[in-house]
Amino acid sequence: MARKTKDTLRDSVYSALKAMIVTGQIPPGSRVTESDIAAKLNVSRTPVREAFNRLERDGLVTGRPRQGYVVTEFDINMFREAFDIRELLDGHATELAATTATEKDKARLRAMLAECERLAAIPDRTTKEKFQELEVGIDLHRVIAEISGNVMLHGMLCGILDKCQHYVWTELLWLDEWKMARDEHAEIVEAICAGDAARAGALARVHVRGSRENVLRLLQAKSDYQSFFAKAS
Amino acid sequence: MARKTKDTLRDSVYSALKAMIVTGQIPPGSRVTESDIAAKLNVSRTPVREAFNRLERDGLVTGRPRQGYVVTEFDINMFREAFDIRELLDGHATELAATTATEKDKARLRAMLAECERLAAIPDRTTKEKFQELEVGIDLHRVIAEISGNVMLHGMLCGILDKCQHYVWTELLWLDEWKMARDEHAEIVEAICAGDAARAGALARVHVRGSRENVLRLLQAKSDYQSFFAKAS
DNA sequence: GCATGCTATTTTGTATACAATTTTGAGTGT
DNA sequence: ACACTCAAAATTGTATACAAAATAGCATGC
Repeated sequence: MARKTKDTLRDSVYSALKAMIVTGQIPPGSRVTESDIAAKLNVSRTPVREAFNRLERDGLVTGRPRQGYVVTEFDINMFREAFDIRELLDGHATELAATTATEKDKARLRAMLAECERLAAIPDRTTKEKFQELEVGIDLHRVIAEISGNVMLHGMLCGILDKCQHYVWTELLWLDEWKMARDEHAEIVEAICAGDAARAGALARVHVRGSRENVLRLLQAKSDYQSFFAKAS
Repeated sequence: MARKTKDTLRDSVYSALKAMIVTGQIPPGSRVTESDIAAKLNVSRTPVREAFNRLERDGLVTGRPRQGYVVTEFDINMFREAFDIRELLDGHATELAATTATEKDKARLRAMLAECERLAAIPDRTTKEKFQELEVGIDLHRVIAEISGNVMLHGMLCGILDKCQHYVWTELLWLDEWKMARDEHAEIVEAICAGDAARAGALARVHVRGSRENVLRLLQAKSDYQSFFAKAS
């Protein structure tokens, strides 16, 4: 298998599995067995088990005793919960970031923004490039949380973002609404760079609320769509 | 070993270890080895390892590869972070609870409050009874989070409370400040029962901020105290 | 044809054996 | 007395073997 670090196998397996889940390579609802993963990654079941334990704690997989693990499937309600919390945490983190950001931090944020713009401006961009733009856009929030200086806050926000990232990707990827996110991100970064904590926080909260409405609307539509076919069949 | 449930050993070990850490039976900073715990609980190292993984994810123990695990020691800064987040989450949860609480929920809260009062009113109460009062007082926040209906929020708040509980116990146990908490708890429950979300949320935030100041002040004093002796020796 | 019960397979849970690494301590040399 | 080296002990990391439980499939009986 491809080991990035020289650390423990457990960590490698964890990272590999997490990446596969977050990017949707292993779709939600999939059943994952220890043996399969162990065979695929050429390791024994032991490190795989430990990775599963951590993933379960992260909420990325759900496991019941002696029934194996399933990649967690979010329903609409779980999204409501997640975005509710994200609004609180992201808002607070952005406020903090506006007061603590150094010049280096600000440069980093601006660079990420520029990268988003660059990827968005490519004429006939491929799916891969669209993904990249989304990834940088989501990472922006992670970096803001990091800049906030509250390590625990950063960790919690990353956890939530990990859980939602796959859905944001697959659901929002084809929407023009993402253009709006880009503008909002720019405003947020601007406020942080200006040191305007109140404004930055408010913008962040509005932004999360907007994402929330987009995702919920799409999921609702999808759900209606599916139940329509269920009735028709 | 004493197994509560008929579930997996991993879960039993996890619960047992968590209880020992949260109650301070294993003090922060202690080095814990897999073999010791395995021997003490009469199980093999495997379930112990998995329990450690989960505890590490909870932030209750810290482990570095091939160096074993140590019960996490909070410094003042980590407390600041934890209480910062708790103010947000607890405030929000209390707001939600005020709008969603059923009559049964309200009765439950009132019962917990009454239990606190009862334990506080005992003339020459023992340490055990003081502990019990503290435990019910902290549980009150967990129940409020549960009533909020946001499962994720409840889980996150429980995680934070678990991490802080030991310190609250050992530090605040002998303080009269706890009397204040009892009054504040009563006010919060009152607001929830009245369905006044704004007031309940505001009271909760003030309450958390108060706890924060108490804990920080004590830790600061302790730290000064220790560095005084360090210089003197 | 359908339901029910049993067995066979698959999969997880636990224990143990072995490997690798870190730490500790003794011993020696300066 | 101090520092350095090397070896031995302790501890984690990984693999594998075995046990227990759940699922699935098949056969049998109605």
